[in-house]
Amino acid sequence: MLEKAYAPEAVESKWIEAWKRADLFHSEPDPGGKKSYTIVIPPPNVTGALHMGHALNNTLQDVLVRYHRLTGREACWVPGTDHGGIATQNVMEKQLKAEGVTRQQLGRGKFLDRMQDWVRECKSTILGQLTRLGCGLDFGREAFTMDEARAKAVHYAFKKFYEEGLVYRGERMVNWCVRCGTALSDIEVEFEEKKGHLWHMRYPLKDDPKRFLTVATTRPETMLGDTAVAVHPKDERYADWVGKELSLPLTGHALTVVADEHVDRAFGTGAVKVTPFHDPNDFEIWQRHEREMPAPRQVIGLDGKMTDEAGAYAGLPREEARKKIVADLEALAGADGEPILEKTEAYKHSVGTCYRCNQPIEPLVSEQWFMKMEAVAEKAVAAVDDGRFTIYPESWKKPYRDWLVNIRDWCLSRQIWWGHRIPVWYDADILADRIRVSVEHGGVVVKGTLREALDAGVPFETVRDAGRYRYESGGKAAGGALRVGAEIPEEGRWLQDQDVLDTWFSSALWPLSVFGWPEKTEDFKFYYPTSVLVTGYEILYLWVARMQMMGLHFEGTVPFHHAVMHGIVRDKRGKKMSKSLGNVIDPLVVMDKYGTDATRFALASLAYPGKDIPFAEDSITGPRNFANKIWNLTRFVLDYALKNETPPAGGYSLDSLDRGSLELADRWILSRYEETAEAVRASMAGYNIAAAADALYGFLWDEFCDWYVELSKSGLDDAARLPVIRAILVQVLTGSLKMLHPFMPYITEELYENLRAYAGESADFVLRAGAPAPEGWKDPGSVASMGVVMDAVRSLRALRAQLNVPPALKIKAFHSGDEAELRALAPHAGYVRHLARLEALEAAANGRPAQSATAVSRKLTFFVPLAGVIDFDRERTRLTKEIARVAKELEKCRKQLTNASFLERAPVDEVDKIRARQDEFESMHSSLAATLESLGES
RNA sequence: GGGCCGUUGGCGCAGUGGUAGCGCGCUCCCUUGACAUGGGAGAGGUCAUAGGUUCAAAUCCUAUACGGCCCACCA
Repeated sequence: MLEKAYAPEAVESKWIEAWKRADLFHSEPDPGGKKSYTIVIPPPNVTGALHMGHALNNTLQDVLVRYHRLTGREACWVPGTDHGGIATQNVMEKQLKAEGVTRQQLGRGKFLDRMQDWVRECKSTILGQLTRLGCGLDFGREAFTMDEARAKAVHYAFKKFYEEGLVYRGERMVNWCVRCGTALSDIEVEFEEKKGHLWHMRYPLKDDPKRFLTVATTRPETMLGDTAVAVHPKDERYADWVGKELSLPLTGHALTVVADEHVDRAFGTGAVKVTPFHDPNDFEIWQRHEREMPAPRQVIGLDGKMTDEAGAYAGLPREEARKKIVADLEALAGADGEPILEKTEAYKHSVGTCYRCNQPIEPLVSEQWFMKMEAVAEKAVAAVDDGRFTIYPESWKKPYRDWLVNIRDWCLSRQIWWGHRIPVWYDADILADRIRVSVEHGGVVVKGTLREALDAGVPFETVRDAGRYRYESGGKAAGGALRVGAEIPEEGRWLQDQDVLDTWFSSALWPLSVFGWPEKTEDFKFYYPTSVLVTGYEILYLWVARMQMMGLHFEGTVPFHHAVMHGIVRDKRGKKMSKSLGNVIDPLVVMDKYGTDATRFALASLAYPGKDIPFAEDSITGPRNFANKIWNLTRFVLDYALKNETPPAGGYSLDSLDRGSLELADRWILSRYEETAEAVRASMAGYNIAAAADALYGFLWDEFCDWYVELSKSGLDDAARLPVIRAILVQVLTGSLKMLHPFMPYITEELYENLRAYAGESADFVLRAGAPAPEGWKDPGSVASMGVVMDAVRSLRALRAQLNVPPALKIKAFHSGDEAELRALAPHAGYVRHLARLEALEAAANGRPAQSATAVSRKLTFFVPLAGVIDFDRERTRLTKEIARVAKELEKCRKQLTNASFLERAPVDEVDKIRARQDEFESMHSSLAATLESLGES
C-alpha cells in the first residue's frame, strides 16, 4: 500500500542506494553492438557547492542520458570536476586570509597541499550533490581536469602545439589582473559601463610653451608613461604639429607628435595621448611609430603600484596616484598662465574587469605563452558550416561563428600556483644570467639572477623547489635552452616554467582526455566523438569553441555532434542570482522541501531552448503537486482498479484486447497516449526538453486523470469491462511513467516497482525495462468523438455551476438536437451521466420541459428540469451572455463565408471547416434563442 | 558601433499562417468512494506600435519604441 501523499525523502534515498548497488549507470564499450550515447559533464569547478545553474545543467543532461538509455542506446555519462584555476585559488586565498596567512608565506608546496585537501573535500560534496539530484553518471569514470591522466593529455597537447609552432612565448600586451596577480585571456575580461571622468589636459609645445595640444584621458595616472601624442594623418588642424616635440606636464618628459590612422578626428580635439605600455591601442601605435618617439616607460607595476619610472608618484597604488596627479594638475598653470587641466567632464565608459574578482584590468606588457588560433579556428568554422557540428538553438550559430572568424591569439599562461604547471623546462646553465630568482636561503632572501644566487651559495635544488624564479628572455630563447613536454628532463640543471596553464586549456581537452586520449583506448574508440554537450551559453567561447577546435585539430573530428545551450537560472524578476542580491536559491534546500523530482521537473519544464529560466520557489509547487498527482493516480490503479489482487501471469496486456470492441474512451485514451509518445519523441529529438515535459504533464493530468480515470470508475463493477479497464490503466500508466522517468526518476522508479508485475514486466529498474514500445495504433475518430462527449459534459457542468445546483444533487436531463449527433452520443450517454452527475439522460420527446434550464453544446441541446432550484433571472442572464458569445462567433463565420476571395482561394478543407462551424453556431444560437424566448413568456 | 533575442491575460511563459493556450495568482462552488499537493465552474488578453504581404497574421516582411544579452571597444 502506498502512502496517501508522496513523501520524497525515503523514496529518494532508497533508490539512490539501489542504483548504486546495481551500478545501474555503468557503461562498457560495446563495439558492434549497441550504439553509444555519450555525454561528458561540464565539470563543475571545485570552488564549493553546486548552485541552481548546476542543477539545471545536470538535470537536462540526465534527462537526455536516461531517455537514450531507455531507447536502447549504450549511454555513458562521464562525471568529473574542474580544478578551476584562478577561481579556486581565490577561494583558498580567502580561507588563508581568514587564518591570517598569505600563500606566499605558506610557500608553493604547502599551498598546493592545502589545495589538494580542499579539492578532495569539494569533489565529494559535488559528486554527492549530483547523486542526490538523481544523475545517472557512470561514477567509475570520474575524472578531474588536473589528475594524472588529464595531465598526460595536457602535456601531450601542449608539446604538439609547440612543435607545430602554434604555441609560442612572447612579450605582448596582456590583460593583467592586479588583484589575482596574473594575466588573463581576452575573453576572461568583462566590460562594464562605469561612471568616470574625462580629463582634458594641455600639453605644451617644447619650443613654444605657449602653444598647446589638448588631449583627454580617463586614466590620468597613465600620463606619466606618455611618449607621444597622436593625430590623424589627414587632420589639417595638426598637419604642422606632426614631428614636433611636446613636453609632458608634471615631469617634463619629451613627447613626439605622430600621425596615425587609428585616431578618430571627430572625438574630442582629435589629438590623443599615447602611453605604449598601458593601453593596447597605444601599444600598437608605438609599434608602428617606434622610431619616431622616445622609449616607452612602464609606470604601473604588476602589483598595481606606480613604478620607479613614475618619479614622485612611485610606490603609490594606481588609484592614489590618479588622485594625486589630478590634484597636482589642478594646481598647475601653463606658460600662458591658464590651467594645464583645461576641464573635467563626467564621462561614462566601459572598464575591463576581471571575470573572477571583478577588479579593473590593467593592460600591461609582459612575457607570456600564447597560442596561435587562426588555423585551428578555421577547422571549427568549417565544421559548423558543413553541419558536422550543430548548436541548439540555432540562434547561437552566428555569434559562435563570428567569434571564431575574429579569433585572436590565446594567452595561455597564468601567474598563479593552482593549475597545470607549464610543461616547459629551461636550461639553467645557458640562461643563468636571464633567470631571476627570489629565494630564501639561510633566512636571507636572495634576489637576483640565478648566477648570482648560485654564486652566493644557494643550492640549485633550493631554487628549483622554491619555485619563485622568473625566466626573462628579453627575446627569443636560444636553441636548446628550453624543453617542452617532458615530465622531468633527464639531465642538466633544468628549471620548470613557474607559470601554470589557463584552466580552460585542460577543459578544452576534456572530451578527449576523459577517455584516455592521447592513447587510442577502447573507451576512446567507442565513446568518442561524444553525442551532445549541454552547457550554458555564457561559456560558448570560453569552452565549447575551444573543445571543438581541439577535437578537430587533434582527431579531425568534432568532440560532440550537438551542443545544447541553455539559459541562466534567474530569479522571478529576471535578475541573476547572486549572494550580494540575496536572491540565491539553494538547490539542496529546494530538494529537501519539495523533492528532487519536483525540482528537476520544474527546471526541465522551464528550460525552453536558449531561454533564461525565471525561477522561484513557487515554480516548484506545480511540479510537486504533479508528483503527488501521479502518486495518487497509481494508488488508485493499485488499490481500487486492481484491488491489490495478485497479478495474473503475464500481467494485464493490451495485446489481449480486441481493439474493435473497445469503448470510445478506451480508444480515445490509447490514441492520445500514442500521440503523446510521438510528441515526446519529436520534442526530445529537437532538444526541446521543456516541450516534452509539458506534453507528459498535460496528458497525465488533464486527459488521463481528469477524464479516463474518472470514466473508468463506473466500469470497475462491470465484470465485462474490468479486464479491459485494468489493462488500459496499467499499460498506459506504466508506459507514461517510463516516459516520465528521465524527468522524475525517483518517483517513477518507486511506482514502477509497484506496477511492473501487473504490467507483465520484471525489470528491476525502469532503465532496464526500456521505453514503452510504440503501439502503432491510433483511432483519430475517437479523439473527435470524445470531444463531443467532453463538450457535452462541460456544458452541463457549467449549467450546474452557474445556476448554483448543489454538486451532490442528482439531476435529470433531456436532450434534443441534430439527429446524427444524437445518434453519435447515444452509446456514450453513460459517460455524460457519470461525469455530469445526472441520474438520467433521456430524449426530450415533448420539447423543452417546463421549469428547466438549457445547456447547448455543438448541435446538442440539454434541458434540465429544475423546478424549485432554478433561478430564472440567473438563467436569463446566462443565456443572454451565451447568445452574445455565439452570435459573435457566428458573425465571424458569416463574414468569411460571404467573402468571395476566401471561398475562391482558401483550401476546400478550410472552407468546409468554417461551414461546419457556422452550422454548429447556428444550431446553438437558435436553440438558445428559443429557450430565452420561452423563458420570457413564462 | 555591430549582432542576437524578447515584447502574448495580474505575474512567469508556450504557441511560426487558419475559432488565443499553460502554470501561478484571483472569484464562486465542492471534505463526490486516488489525490484539498484535489475536483468543478468562472473572470481576465484589440498577442508593444505603425505599415505591408495574404482569402486569412500572435505567427511572414519592413520600420519604430521599449527591455535584455553578446561582441567590438571609444582616447
